Amino acid sequence: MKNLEIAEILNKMADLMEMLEIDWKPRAYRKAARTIENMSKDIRNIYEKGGEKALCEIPSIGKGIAFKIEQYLKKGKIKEFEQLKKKIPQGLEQIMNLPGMGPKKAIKLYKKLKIKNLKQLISAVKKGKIKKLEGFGKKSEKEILRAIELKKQSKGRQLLGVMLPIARKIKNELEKLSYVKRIEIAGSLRRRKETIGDIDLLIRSDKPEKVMGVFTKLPEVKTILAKGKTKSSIVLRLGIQSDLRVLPKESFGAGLQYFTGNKDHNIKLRKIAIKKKYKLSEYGLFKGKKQIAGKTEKETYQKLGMQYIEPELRENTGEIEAAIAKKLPKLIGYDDIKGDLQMHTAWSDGSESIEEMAKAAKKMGYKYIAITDHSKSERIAGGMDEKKLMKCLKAIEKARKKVRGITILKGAEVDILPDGSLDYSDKILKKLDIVVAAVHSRFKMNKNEMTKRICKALENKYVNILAHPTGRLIGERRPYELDLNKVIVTAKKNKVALEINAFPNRLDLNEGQARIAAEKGAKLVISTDAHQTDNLRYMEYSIAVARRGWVKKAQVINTKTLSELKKFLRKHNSTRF
DNA sequence: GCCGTTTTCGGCCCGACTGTTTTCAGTCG
Repeated sequence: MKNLEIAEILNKMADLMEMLEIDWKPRAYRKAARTIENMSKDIRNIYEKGGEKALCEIPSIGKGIAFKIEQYLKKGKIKEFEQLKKKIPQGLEQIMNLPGMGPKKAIKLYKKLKIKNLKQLISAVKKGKIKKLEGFGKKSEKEILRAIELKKQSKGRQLLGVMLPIARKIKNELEKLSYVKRIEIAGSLRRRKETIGDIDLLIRSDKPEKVMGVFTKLPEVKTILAKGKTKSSIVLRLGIQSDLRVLPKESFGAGLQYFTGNKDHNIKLRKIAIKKKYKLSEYGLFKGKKQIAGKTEKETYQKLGMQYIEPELRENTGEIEAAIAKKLPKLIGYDDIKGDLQMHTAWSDGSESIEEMAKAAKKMGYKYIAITDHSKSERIAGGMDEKKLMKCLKAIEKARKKVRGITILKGAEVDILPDGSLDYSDKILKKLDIVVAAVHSRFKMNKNEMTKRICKALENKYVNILAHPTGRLIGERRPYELDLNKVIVTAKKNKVALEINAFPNRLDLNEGQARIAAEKGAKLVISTDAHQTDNLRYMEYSIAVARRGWVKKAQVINTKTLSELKKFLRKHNSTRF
């Protein structure tokens, strides 16, 4: 995927153009960059299939930017970018991107003081040069040093599974205050993006100053970036930024809507408001000076002439158009899951017993689970040979008698070997209620070989689920080369469900891939891959992925009742169940 | 540079906070 690379270049071009005081173009470049960054399709594929014309069909990309993308894909270089770089010293971009700095200030430092990089900036501060500059002052010097320090400590984006618990903890602390009437987590966390940059909180209270006082003095706070009457920003000890906004009752819905985003979704809504001669802000929807909506999100969307849009869909990827046409899907809900179909126990690399897992799952309200420990090739993960597997199946039978009220399916996570055969013979697979197949080795095969390998495995008559279909680990490992479309078609044809794996660093399939799979009519399964009882709670993360992928309940096999599920698992194997 | 039930030209989301000012520019989300 070249998407991220291209988005980064477009953003850098926007930076440079801003410093050159070019109007409007930077905004267009940034918008295009955001679109490309959030796209689930590979931009190179789009170009190879449809050329420049196909690129122009992507919203916010026109002839100008399409031409530059083409240059980059063909030559690995963009002429105008190279020219821009010659006009502005490289280090200036770092200065401009410091918190509190921007294009205007950065270019001023360069023009007046010949400052080209961070090092020169620090030395200029120490020599007291900055405060003499028009528009800067004593505080600016302090701010600059603090910003540089802050940048060093900043952690960047973190996994949803890391950030959501932290946000909930802060929420719980503030919720205890009597004058906090309501508190919601907003921003990308509320949209449940797979990685999160900061924690946005929204509060309804009649005593905003008091709330700000408590918020900026929380024990986790390291730095206060801004503190106002209705809006404050802090940096937590962990290097994570958190913003808090306080709104009155009549504006809470509009504020929640605004603060949830994403940016392009909001901008589009505001434009629609303007067309209807309204004005939309975080304080409400206004007709002249009169507020006509904003107490709740629902009425805000309604007054704009569309269906309510779930937070997970608000990415400007077609949801607004669908909402206007009243064609939004009814998304799978967080309570729709009836069982977890991938988990590990001490029989391979898990840490707890079958019974402990079953009890914990029952407590969560599940009707069934599958125990799916590793097959023999997974030596590192304590994979089981055939003999051990048989013992494990016996142990499952025992556990069934001990833990009533939940059905424990006999399963295994079986390796797909490099040639596409499975790690157990059909004779063994036949003894299982459910077979989860997965690639755990030879990740670097070429696209053709890998696609063939996986499709061959899917054609095995005992395979029910393809686990973590792309093998990516967020921020650690790229997905393996794969023709996912072919895999989706093959899975559908062979009655195999594609997994959305809930492990916080996996989320595999991702939202875009899940959306494509669902569109093509393949079945999905949402599983935690838990290795201990505590991991079972990860389920909500992969439900979020499904929701972000526009997935409906009926498309997910573990929303079914046990008997319906069994029908799906039976496949061509009539002896099962 | 992009886009179009307001337009193929002329717009381009909207408001809070900060610092340096003394009414505002720059930055941020």
